[in-house]
Amino acid sequence: MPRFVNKCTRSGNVCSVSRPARRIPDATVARLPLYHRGLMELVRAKRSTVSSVALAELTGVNAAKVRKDLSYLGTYGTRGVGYDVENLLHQIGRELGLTQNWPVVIVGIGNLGRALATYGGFSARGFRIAALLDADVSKVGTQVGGLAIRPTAELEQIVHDEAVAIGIIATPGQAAQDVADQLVQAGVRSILNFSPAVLAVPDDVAVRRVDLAVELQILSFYQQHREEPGLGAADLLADDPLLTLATGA
Amino acid sequence: MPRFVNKCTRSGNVCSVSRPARRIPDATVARLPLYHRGLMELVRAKRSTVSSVALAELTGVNAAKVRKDLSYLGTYGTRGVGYDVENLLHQIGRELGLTQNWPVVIVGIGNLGRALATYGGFSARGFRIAALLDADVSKVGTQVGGLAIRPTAELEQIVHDEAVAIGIIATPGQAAQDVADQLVQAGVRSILNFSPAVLAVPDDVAVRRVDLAVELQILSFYQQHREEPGLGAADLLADDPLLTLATGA
DNA sequence: GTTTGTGAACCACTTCACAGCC
DNA sequence: GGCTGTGAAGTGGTTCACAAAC
Repeated sequence: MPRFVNKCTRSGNVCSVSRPARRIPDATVARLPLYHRGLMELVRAKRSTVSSVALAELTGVNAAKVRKDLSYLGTYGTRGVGYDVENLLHQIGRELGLTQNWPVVIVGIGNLGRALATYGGFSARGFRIAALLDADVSKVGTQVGGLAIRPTAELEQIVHDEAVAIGIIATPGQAAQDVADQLVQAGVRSILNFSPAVLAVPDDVAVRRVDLAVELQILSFYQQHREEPGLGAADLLADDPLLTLATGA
Repeated sequence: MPRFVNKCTRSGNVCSVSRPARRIPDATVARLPLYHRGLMELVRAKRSTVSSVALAELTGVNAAKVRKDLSYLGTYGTRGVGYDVENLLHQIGRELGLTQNWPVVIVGIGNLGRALATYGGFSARGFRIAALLDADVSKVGTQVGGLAIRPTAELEQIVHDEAVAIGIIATPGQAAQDVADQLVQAGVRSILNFSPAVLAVPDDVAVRRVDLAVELQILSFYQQHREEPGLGAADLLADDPLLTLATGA
């Protein structure tokens, strides 16, 4: 029995009720985006309800985990029926803060920065690219994905004017710490770091690191250990969400 | 007292001795690439030994964890002194299978695929891009990073000829499952998936998923929950490696 | 004195299994 | 009969703290 009852009976409509009592475990937080995406697919497919088993299949998470995860958000399911797709999508989106359409800046417009700038997925999933920045003056002014590249010197101004909360670092490793310092200085407290550098930041700044080579190396380990000692440690990876770009608690 | 003693006294030289007894925990495996990179930096800086505390600082992992992780590989440290940088680098590289210089293929040469193809980090860290593939015939033949794009139809042939073990999927979501099926069919058993799709594969195939939007959404959660309820759950993210491009266990 | 390697204690997450509700 | 929500049990990972080795 949850401390805050927030039952939602009228399906097809979205109810916003009281906040959950318990702290949401980090592991659950890391899976919420997965459920969010699965639910978006279900909405597109015009499904109105979904069971924990179905959502589990869709997301590659097991059903007990799905139920426990969702129970941290509140009591949004109906026994014998399942979860209302639209309402659950809304609740997860709210919990993740996606209603805010966070403005983000991308610093470092090399090949990766360019790919991120033109990646359609961000706008569709709660984020707006507020600016592209690069230290290379010869790049400044160039248009990428409808935005002109601006000099890194304008960072503080942009963060202030656009209320930027999240910074993406896509520079080479050597430049990354500098950029991080500037972001922190400007007031940004959430950083997604695609450089291989390990950043030093104050305690109240959250950093997630995504290292492409690291991901390959982890796969390499399991590949290697499948070939040699006989015992195939294969599906060990199957249900880790993270894997993901890299960081965490 | 480790079951297999493999002490290495001559520093400056690399000893390859018996394999470790215990199974290496997944969480440790995910951190080995971090140590590997840190050690490469130390080699470049001409440091010959390193303590667990120093390696911890360099990688953002805590020192007790570093020691426990390394102890799974064998007994490579010297009490009162630390670890021999070169030997430890070699041992971790061997454990990760980086001595093999795995050939990888990249399927889907859009902006992200292009960025991956030209990313210098792979070659430096144990991987060789064997081929770039795309289903779009108008792209076929184009040079990217010194390689010509080839049609997806040649996948099986390439995997066979080049002994490709790892496939990278950088296509849009709808195409991903198809590509995965083809990779599996061709014999690839390790897949790095950058599309937002959740792939269905046989049990003996390892998949890691890196979803850019998911990373941002996780940051968004903590940003959001820092702003509203007073209590700042800030540094929760600081020491998870993964976070990594996205997924994992 | 320094630093590793590791049992033991602790904590977080996962899985089970079932009561409660539709 | 079906499916959620959740205590309880189980598992795996982290941290502590110290004996052993240099």
